[in-house]
Amino acid sequence: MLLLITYMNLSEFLLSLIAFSPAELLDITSHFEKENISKDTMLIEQGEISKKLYFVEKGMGRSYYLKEDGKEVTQWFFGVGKFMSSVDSFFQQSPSLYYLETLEDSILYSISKENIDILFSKYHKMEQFGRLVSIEMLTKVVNKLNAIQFQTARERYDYMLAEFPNIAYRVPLGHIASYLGMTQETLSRIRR
Amino acid sequence: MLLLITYMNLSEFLLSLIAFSPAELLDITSHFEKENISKDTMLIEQGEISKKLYFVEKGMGRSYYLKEDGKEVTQWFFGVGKFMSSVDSFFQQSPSLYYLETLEDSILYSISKENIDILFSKYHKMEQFGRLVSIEMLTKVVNKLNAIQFQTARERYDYMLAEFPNIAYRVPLGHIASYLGMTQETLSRIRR
DNA sequence: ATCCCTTTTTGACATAGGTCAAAGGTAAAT
DNA sequence: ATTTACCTTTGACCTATGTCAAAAAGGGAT
Repeated sequence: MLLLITYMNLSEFLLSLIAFSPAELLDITSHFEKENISKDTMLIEQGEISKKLYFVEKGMGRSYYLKEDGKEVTQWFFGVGKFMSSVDSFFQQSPSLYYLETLEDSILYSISKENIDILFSKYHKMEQFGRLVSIEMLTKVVNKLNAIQFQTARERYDYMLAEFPNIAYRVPLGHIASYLGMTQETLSRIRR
Repeated sequence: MLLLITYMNLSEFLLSLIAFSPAELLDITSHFEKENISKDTMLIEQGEISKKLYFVEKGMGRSYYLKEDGKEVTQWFFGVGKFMSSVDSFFQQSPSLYYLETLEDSILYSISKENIDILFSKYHKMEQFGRLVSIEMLTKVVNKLNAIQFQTARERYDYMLAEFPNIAYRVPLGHIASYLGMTQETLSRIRR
């Protein structure tokens, strides 16, 4: 078994991208609320307007889409040190296309839209932080799109292992298969 | 034939998202350079580090990936009023995975990485603008991902028509087909 | 109008991956 | 240690889409 990163502090993460002063850091983190959430808790329902953005200090979650035929399609996995949300629902305050749930007992730091907007207007640096995080997410979504659009089932699985090394072995096969746009049976066969 | 929007001024676009003052607007636009580029001009090559971000005032372009077998896969279309680039190459200054080319005679406003960074640090509002544009792009990429991941070939074509109404009828079928992750033949049959 | 060149459509066939159904595994709970 | 519930694997068959190749349709230029 690999040694995994299991914790990532919010302040640490903020500092890893931008040189916030201790005072700024304190003010910013005070706008977040620490939440202990147990496994399999639904954070957002499809159709609901997302009220909070979550930072994952420990644990993990996923967003998924529910098709008309009742099948779940995993849209994204959120590991330690990432922001978790139904992005467009939160930022555009529009109905979410996805469900968001924890997959393990987790420690999350949540912030409301009002509070993050306060931070964005108060701190130029925070706005910069927001842009950097957005671009990073954009890059990752584009990578997934590439994997799905022009790679074979086998190559897509390799992408998954590279992108989510410490998630791939912790979640049910079916979640990964639907994330990669294939059936569980196909993924099972690919892994040999 | 539909009446199409064929021009979008950079200042207009800036103002549509953020209330810049006339002085700010003047300073910001002065960091861009107007370029008249003729059809089928290559703006970025695969492997190159993107030097400029382009705003499309008139015309259109696309980014595409070249597979080992020599096949082109369109990654994105850029229409009037959009920023065009190999996003991660430009912002992370990393080698581009894509080629970027114009598909029609175009009027573009280009800005260098240095200049946009100057604007980002000079104007908090500009940073906000950057974040808004990034989130919008992120939302659009996610929409495409959804289309490719859980829709049939026919539904994907409908998505294309909705997302790029004034592009769908102006470019070769093969470009659209590869953008949608299918062959030209399949797309041809879908359109009946 | 005709020629040339590009783009689109059509046809015949092949195949990766999906579907459905059943059998094995694994792990927590009693 | 059994039970129960949920995962994962395997098998047989099917289908949407890909591949390859050729024919048809446009659209400029002369």
